[in-house]
Amino acid sequence: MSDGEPAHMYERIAAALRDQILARSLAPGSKLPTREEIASTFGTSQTTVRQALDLLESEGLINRGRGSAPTVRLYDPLIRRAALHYRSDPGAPFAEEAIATERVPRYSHNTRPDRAGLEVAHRLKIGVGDDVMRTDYVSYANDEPMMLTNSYEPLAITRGTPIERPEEGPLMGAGIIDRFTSIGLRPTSVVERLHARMPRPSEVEELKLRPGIPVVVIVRRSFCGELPLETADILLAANQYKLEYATTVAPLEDDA
Amino acid sequence: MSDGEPAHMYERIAAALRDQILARSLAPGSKLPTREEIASTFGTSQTTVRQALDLLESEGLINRGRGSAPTVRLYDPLIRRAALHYRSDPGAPFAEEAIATERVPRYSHNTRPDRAGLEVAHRLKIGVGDDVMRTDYVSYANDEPMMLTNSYEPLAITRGTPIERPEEGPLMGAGIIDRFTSIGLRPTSVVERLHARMPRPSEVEELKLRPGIPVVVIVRRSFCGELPLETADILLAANQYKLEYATTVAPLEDDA
DNA sequence: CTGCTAGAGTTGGTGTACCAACTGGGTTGG
DNA sequence: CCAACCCAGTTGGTACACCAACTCTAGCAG
Repeated sequence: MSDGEPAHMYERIAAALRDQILARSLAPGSKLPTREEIASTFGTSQTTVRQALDLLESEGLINRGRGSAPTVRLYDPLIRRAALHYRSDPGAPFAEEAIATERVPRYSHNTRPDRAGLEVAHRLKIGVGDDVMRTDYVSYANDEPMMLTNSYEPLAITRGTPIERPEEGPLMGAGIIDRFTSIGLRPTSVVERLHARMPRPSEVEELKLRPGIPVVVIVRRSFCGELPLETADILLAANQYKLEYATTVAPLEDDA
Repeated sequence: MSDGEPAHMYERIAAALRDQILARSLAPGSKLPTREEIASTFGTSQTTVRQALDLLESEGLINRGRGSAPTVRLYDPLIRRAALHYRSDPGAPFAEEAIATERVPRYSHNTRPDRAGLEVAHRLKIGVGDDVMRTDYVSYANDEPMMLTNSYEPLAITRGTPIERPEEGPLMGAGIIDRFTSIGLRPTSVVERLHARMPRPSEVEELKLRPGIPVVVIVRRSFCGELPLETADILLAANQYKLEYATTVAPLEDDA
């Protein structure tokens, strides 16, 4: 009864089109009818049709572009397995994921010394302004940007070691686990805290996001015991990823 | 240079307002200027202002309602810690989370026998149409719905046991770990696969979502070894949650 | 003082209109 | 045969307008 018939025309138009899309009677990639066609079908003005299309776009169901009819968006996300991730680096597991769905992986990076801001300092338990090594990654699949990663490592720990620059030296691209293990600080835990929201315009540009696509923001912190080894901000397009986390349950003890 | 000045007026208006919101010069909860005021400020029509407000709403930055000026939305998410979750039930850890931010937790449930659909059967490695016990939860904080959970347990495992109905008996509300442990099938792992997207209208209604709020969809599967014990679909409003997952890194072995 | 009412003010839904930007396909020219 | 070009068709941005629904406040009645 609740959605028997939406009160507003634009919602009814959107509902009709959405039903066809979800039922696949409008196939992914296929074109929607013309603005004028839809308007005459429902006996409304093109303004109302536009509002309906705005809604569908905001739900991430269609692609729009000037000059050609809206098309049904396709959805084929990668799966990011956190467990795999923390055996090797931000590049290699990404490659593994991409290959699994027949996409060509690639990533670029940019490493430079930096000073810790408020947020980073807090996460790494260091002082504001302390030296950190910052590495920015952009991961691509089929040359489309998929994921942005900004990683910070305290130079107080890595300075002078072979892993001072994450993407150089013998362990280049080897991942935080192996890298820190090599200097005697094997990480013991990685904590990821994530949420989703709609992107800012700058993020839309960087990830080439289409309208209606949320982003997932991950804040990662890696520890050796209580000592923070690394932290990162990871931003990914929600329509291109599923995230998998496995929790191992502790064996039975004598805990109430 | 990329966003020095957006080409379109409505983007510039949105950017100006967004800056004020993010910089907190427009405080959360405060009112935005009138449609007419904004229009005259920027020298445009109210149509364009409306489009700018549509954009801000789609980013989840403002609340709108007929008859009163749009207001700046506040953001104060709960933190859902997966690790804590899998020591007790879908109710108790939720309570823990809610209390941490001074909200009053509550949840309702509805248990009934059901038959496995295609998706659920696949996840539980049982046949389509096999008997399952289905429990739907709605979790509230301050009487606002926050999370929807649909849980399925194969009756082939639980039938006739004290835990056949999750929310009844001595272990009512005790959580899947303790419950299955009590019948000799202590879960060994819980796998959560999640993604974010914009909600469907029915979900908007159930979670009383405001426009511009993505939802996070979690597919959970609990195992004892290779045996699936339970699966659930969890739906939560992205603006009300941060999700935390901790990965414990295996101690050093002789693995390349 | 409280409660109700009426009215002003504001927003949301819809219609109409115009133009620039862009797509796609057919046509022309090399 | 291929490339450049042009044109019809379509969408996106913007302006103006009208009305219903709603909020809020001031004023009135009790």
